[in-house]
Amino acid sequence: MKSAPNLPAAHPPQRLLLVDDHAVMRAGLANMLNSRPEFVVVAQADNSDLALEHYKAHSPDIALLDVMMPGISGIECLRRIRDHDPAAKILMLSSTEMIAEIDEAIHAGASGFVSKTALPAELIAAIKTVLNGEQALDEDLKRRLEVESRQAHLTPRELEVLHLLRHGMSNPAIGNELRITARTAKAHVAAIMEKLEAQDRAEAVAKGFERGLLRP
Amino acid sequence: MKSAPNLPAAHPPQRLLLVDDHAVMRAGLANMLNSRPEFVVVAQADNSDLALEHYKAHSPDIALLDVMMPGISGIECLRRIRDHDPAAKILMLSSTEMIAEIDEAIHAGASGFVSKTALPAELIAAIKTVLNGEQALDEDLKRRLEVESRQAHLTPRELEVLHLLRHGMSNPAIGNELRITARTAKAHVAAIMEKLEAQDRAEAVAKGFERGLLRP
DNA sequence: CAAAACACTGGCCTATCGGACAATAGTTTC
DNA sequence: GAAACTATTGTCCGATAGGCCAGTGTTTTG
Repeated sequence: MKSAPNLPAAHPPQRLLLVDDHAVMRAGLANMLNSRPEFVVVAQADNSDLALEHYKAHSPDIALLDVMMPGISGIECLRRIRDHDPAAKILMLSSTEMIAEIDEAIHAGASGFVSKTALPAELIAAIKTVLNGEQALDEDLKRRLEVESRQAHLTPRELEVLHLLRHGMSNPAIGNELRITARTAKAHVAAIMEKLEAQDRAEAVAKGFERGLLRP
Repeated sequence: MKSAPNLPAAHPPQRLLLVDDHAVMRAGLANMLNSRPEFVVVAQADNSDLALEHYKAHSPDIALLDVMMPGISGIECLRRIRDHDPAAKILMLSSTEMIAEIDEAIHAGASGFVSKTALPAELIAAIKTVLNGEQALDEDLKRRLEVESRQAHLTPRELEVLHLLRHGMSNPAIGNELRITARTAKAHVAAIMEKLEAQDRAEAVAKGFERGLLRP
């Protein structure tokens, strides 16, 4: 990186990549960040594919990723970027505050998490924290993450079954789909219902949506 | 700092109210709109209660409402504003594009609907359309609304039952709750499943979330 | 005024569900 | 190497679900 030739800038601006499918949000973010001397938005993307391309092309100091995007989700995008550059600094932005998503993002290697309801100043602070090599996580979110982690979490298999429940499949149908007996499918369903504190599969599906395990 | 006092302002700027729980989005919108001489943001709110207060206090020419807000939804806010001022011009903004929401908003008296994925220019155009007294609805959305309206829609009673299904209630339990026989509850559930093309109540609940009839 | 939609109710039948008891084997973790 | 977690399968039973055949009364709508 080259230093600014004439400016008395002790530090060159930090280079950012913005990824969000909402054009207005992107424009607003870019505007806000570019108005500060310590930042410069070098690229923007409205989808995950473009995001990865831009990341490779610009190697930004930090990437701001929206979690919710049509097609390839922000979290999958996060994984790909991290795959390309294990040292990537990635701050996730979210409109919802579903713990399951945050948890997934953190485990996938996100450097931090900021709600879109956060004030601009909070966002700026989070960006600086991540650039500093630390993890940017709201105290409130941290607490909720701990609470959630104490809650029973579904095993991969159970998650798989939950997705089939969502599509109205019976135990025999699930067994057929997963090549296990209906009895085993039943056991998974029972485990799901107990963990999600649901009285039947319908409520289990609802809880799945509430916890962000299932998406509309 | 941008409106020069000595300019020959042929038209006074149109006064806007912004309502969105996402501070960053609000800031971005305000920034973008204020940078144009024809608009001025006179107030902002991050919740529905404050929105109504501000509407009463400022009587803006147009209000931009986010549909998704914690607590009182944007649509309920829309109803209250319209209740206060039947001639109010209200443009709804949405991050999701769930037809059920749009449909509900239009029926509740929204003057238009714009997705947050829309380009700034499209948003500006929509605002001007609404200010012109016309309805701002994307052609694509219009088509999808028609398709959706052809789809069977749930009756109020069925919607009520769907909410009980979500909480894992059995037919007898539903009957008890609604003071009808289990047989009638069953009939409602059957109607729901047929209309939503679901094989069982679990899938009906899932479809409910997909269509925006149920919220996380 | 007729037609359609809505809310409600009945019986009968079979498949499925969910709970109550289980057990076995592989993997990961400590 | 023990302990915990995961995935798997078994049987029995009563309750529930969902499909099928109905019908009645009210309200809305054309």
